[in-house]
Amino acid sequence: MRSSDRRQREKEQRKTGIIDAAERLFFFRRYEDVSMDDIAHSVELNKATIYLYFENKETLFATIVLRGIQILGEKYQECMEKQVPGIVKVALMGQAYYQFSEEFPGYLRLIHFYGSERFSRENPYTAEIGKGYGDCRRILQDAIQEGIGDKTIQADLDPFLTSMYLMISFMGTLSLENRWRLVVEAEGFSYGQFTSEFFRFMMPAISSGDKSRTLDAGDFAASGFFLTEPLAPDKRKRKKQ
Amino acid sequence: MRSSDRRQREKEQRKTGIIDAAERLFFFRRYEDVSMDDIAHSVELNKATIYLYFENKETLFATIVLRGIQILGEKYQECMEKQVPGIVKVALMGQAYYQFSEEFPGYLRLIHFYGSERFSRENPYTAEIGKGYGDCRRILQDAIQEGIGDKTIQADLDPFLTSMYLMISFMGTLSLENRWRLVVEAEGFSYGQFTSEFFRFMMPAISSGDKSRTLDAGDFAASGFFLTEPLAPDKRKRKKQ
DNA sequence: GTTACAAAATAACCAATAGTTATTATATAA
DNA sequence: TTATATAATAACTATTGGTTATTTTGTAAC
Repeated sequence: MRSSDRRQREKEQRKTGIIDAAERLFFFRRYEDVSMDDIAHSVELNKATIYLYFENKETLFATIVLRGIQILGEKYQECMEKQVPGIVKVALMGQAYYQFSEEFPGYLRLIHFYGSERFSRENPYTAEIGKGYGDCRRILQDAIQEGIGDKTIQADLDPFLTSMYLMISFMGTLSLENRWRLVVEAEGFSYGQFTSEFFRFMMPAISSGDKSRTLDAGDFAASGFFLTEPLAPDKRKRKKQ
Repeated sequence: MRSSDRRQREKEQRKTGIIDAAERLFFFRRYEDVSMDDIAHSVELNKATIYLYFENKETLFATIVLRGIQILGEKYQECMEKQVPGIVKVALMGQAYYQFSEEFPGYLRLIHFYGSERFSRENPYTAEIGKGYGDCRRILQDAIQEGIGDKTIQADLDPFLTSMYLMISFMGTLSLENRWRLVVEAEGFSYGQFTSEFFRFMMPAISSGDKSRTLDAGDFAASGFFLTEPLAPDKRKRKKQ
């Protein structure tokens, strides 16, 4: 029964092919502007064939979103494994989100859109995606806990709540909604500056006051954190008159 | 030509009637689950009649979103007019967002959904909604500027960036996405606690270190800020084991 | 090679719904 | 009472997510 093995493999490949094609389309067009027929045409299959592999359009879309979430989760895991103080891990995770948004803007867009009420919560993939996001948050929470342990993070912060606030703020700041992006750029800031300064802004909220444990930019940079150059007064708001 | 005046008024009333009916439906069902026929049936008009008053479904929806934004803008304006230090105004604005989410959960949901990529940016209402949101942010920026002036807010913060970060964080924290709400409640926190603690968390990021200007909970409470009770250790994470 | 059968793929179809058009009803002014 | 402009509608179109009845293809047994 070797051939049935191969058949199984081929089936998997076909499924992957469909996801790949759909992904290419969703990355460049809005969800509602990509029809199942478009996708079918793109993989050179009949629309009905796609329905042999995916329950519906939402499920297919969710599968793509899950790909993105998994990549993000791996990035978080990598940050956690570094041998650095807790607060630096937190900073690295924020930076990981930023890097993810630069490397995979398509996935980020899709992830955020999937968070909108457009998608039903019954979809079995929704739970899995939620779990994926939850894992990321959990890793962040562990980093915070570690920071409290090594005294680089305020002891009176609740690790769960703090991880939620940071996660939500990361998401909001990096949601590629052009709405905000345009506002930021209209004020003369680059999006990179915007996110960099965000970390600087948040730091006092989490950093412990413990002077002996206070880290300077150099400590962060040595750990691979590159978003630390402070905004020179002449670099900000150049466009404002 | 008195009668043409009345006709005009009647036309306006009919338009309002359509918006009201649509609003009632959108408040309780997802955008995609409300059809133009549903709305038409609800106002007891033919679907085609609605198209005499609104270009399309998006425009009708955007009109409702605009109503919500305008209410939010008024709340912000009221905060700005209070005779309190800058940092208190900022706190009050955060609280205003929270109150808005409690008083008008429907509008909040619609506003956030309108922010998703589902809606085209060409819609003329989109610009107006963006302007409405921008006005709120601008008011917040003014409050920050004032706080820097009266030394209750750190002098080295950029008012524009800070207003963006706060605005985005408010939005994220209060986006009624059940996704987060459920996580928060699963951890044993109420949504009220969750938002309250958020203000406490953010305060160190903006408050100046100036001891003579540091305000305590009482100062805030006297200004109408009610989300200040610190979380008692026994009140948090009751559900955890 | 031929046949039997299961799996994969498809063409043709259905239902819902945003949006349009051709037609009818209604209110007002002369 | 009639002409006319405006408001409203019934009937229609086009798109698209999803389904069904049918055909094609690959594999195993003879």
